[in-house]
Amino acid sequence: MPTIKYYVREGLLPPGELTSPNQATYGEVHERRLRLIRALLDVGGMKVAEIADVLTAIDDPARPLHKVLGAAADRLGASSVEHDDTESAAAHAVVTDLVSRRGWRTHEADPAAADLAKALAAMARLGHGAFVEVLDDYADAAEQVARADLAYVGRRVSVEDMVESVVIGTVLGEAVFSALRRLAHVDASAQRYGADGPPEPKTS
Amino acid sequence: MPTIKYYVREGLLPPGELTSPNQATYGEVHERRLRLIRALLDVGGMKVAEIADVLTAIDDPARPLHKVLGAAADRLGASSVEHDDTESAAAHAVVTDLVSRRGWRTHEADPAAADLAKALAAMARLGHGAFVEVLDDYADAAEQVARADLAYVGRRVSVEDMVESVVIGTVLGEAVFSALRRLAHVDASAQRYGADGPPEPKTS
DNA sequence: CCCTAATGGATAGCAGCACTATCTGCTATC
DNA sequence: GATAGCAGATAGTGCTGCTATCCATTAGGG
Repeated sequence: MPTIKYYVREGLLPPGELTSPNQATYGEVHERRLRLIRALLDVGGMKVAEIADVLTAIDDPARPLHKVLGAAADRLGASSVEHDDTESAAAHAVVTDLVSRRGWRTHEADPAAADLAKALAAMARLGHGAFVEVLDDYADAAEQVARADLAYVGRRVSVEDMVESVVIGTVLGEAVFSALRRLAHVDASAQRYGADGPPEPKTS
Repeated sequence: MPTIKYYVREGLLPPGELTSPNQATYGEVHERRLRLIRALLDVGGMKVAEIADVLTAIDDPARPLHKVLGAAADRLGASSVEHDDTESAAAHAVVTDLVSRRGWRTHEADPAAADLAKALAAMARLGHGAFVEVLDDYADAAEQVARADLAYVGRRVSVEDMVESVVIGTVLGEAVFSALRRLAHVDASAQRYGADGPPEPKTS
């Protein structure tokens, strides 16, 4: 229970209604909020400060969606360690090329583009510059996921829950996809090279 | 430079060849290793202990691939906070159903399956149990990504670099896909609801 | 040949994060 | 009216990724 106090202190959770100076009542909203916080924290891997940003953004009815997501997406990269070398430049070029080739209507300053460039630059530095050859397959899959996500939100969710749902879908959806990818990876690998030994999880 | 000493201490980086008791020489291998560490750390978001596991696994030539990846994939979930409630049970059922429906040859104890179940359970607890309706779209995309990844590794990489390449592909590929997904999301959203305001990044 | 500056190795310290424990004052309630 | 409990505030904990300091040794320039 002290954890809840902590969340209230950090602004993640509104304080309970005070019936008396020392008696607060928590209700439905708090419970739901708490579940959301735990999910974003445990499954989504966000940090509390980011969650605080996202939640205040969700609560602000006039907040445009992309700003909420901007607050949510900072959990990746954002180290702001700009390498500014050959690989980074090349990666940025690849990204802008990809965006224009796909006709993606995205704000050119989107942090996601910077994250993408950073990841590609890192691969290039590791001798995997040729990874860009599969970028379009990745992009196809990403589009498919984005479409699925949007369709789900569009048909399942009322307008007032929209923002929260998109946040949930984006953050938890990433965890879902990540797990699926690993499963598919195992299967594809088994398909190509035949199964290897038994599980025997011994990872320290 | 003290960071390198730290990595050596943690077993991420082999100590340099000692030419004299106080003079060590670092070479090509160390540089490459260091780049790999930085990539896994900064872009992949792994922690140093996990990276240590993965690197020792990579260095062990007799290590089956899936164990290396097991060491790598623990970065997600793994909180071991088993909820053991209705949602968890339902989520597990959904996962085993999905796996069998897809015919995925995966070890049933694969931690990825547990992560997936955890994520789905979290969504269910947030009132988004209907998210499973789009699971197959997600799975399609995941299969596509896995195929692309495997094809890349299969045609680009020599056998001795295979394990390392798969790790890089899995970890950094996740960052790549995540960024692509966010970009695609913005585009799909613009397509569906028309563009909203200008970027103006003001995220705290 | 000697003196300085640098290096490797070991130990200790620091900053950020997610909590957790304690302490104080008050109040519901038995 | 005594006790148990809660709200709120402050301080402390454990972990993680580094960083700083210390020491003995040694490269290497004058």
